[in-house]
Amino acid sequence: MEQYSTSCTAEQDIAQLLRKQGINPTQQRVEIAQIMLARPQHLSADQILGMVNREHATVSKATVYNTLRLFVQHGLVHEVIVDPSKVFYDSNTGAHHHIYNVDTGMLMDIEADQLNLPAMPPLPEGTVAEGVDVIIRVRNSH
Amino acid sequence: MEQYSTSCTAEQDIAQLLRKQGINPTQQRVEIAQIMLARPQHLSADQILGMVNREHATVSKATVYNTLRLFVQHGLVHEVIVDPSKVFYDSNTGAHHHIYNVDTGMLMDIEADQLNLPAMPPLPEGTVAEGVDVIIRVRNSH
DNA sequence: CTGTGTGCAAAGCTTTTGCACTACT
DNA sequence: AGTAGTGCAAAAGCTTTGCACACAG
Repeated sequence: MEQYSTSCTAEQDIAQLLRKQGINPTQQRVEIAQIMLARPQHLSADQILGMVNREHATVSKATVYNTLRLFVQHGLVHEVIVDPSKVFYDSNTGAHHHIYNVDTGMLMDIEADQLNLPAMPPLPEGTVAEGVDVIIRVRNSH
Repeated sequence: MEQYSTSCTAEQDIAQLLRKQGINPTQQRVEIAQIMLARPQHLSADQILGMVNREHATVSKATVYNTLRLFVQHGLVHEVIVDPSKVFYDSNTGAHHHIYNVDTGMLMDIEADQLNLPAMPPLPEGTVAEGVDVIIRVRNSH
């Protein structure tokens, strides 16, 4: 089954990218990927839902969640866990860390080379490191 | 109004501690604090609810959440946000970081002096740092 | 026709809110 | 009586699950 093409080439590129990751490029997945991967950014599932349905109105909440989980598993995006109430999805998959403004909810990147971490401490027996997250929490100074 | 006393001194000590922090030591708060502050540990609201009600069965879920939020505001415990699905409450309030095993859900401490962080990078205008969280995610090697 | 994969309504969590109640003034 | 503070049932919000449907072999 072929997907609709609205004569825009970007969709083709996205579809190609998904195929390369072993993901079947359905209409819903392409729409979500187009928004998510357009540029490095941090979005919650809710924000993505709103952006997808602003124009096309064809994707349900559950599908947004399931698709984002799929993208995380395939390494297309990263989860950023800074707020107890929601997960952010990050299309910048390079090594970097985060500044989180607890007043505004805004999330910013710090490139890894601006914050050199020392050597890893000894890990528990039988475990291997999967990643290191550094979150600098800031608030507005009045 | 005085709280019940079951002739145990620990309750008195906890009540004293809460008063020192400006928290009215009601029965529910003392019971939660007794479990939470018994030793340095990481517990979810659900685990605390289970432990409180194992013996006394007198505290509701909502009260556990509200009480823990109160304790966080008064600096008695810290929130640890590592898992998208639940918050952990940490009775170790000293400077330290965490190792999180994504397979088992286990959370361990790293003392701050085992992982010296370099100087803080420049923060956005009009913001001040509130804290830095470092989370090393590990998984079982097979 | 059978089996695999997809999308979404409904269910399942954790957490917050609004209100009845209590305890003090 | 009036007022401030407390605990919890019910509501809200985020995320996952189970199932109907679609498509490929």
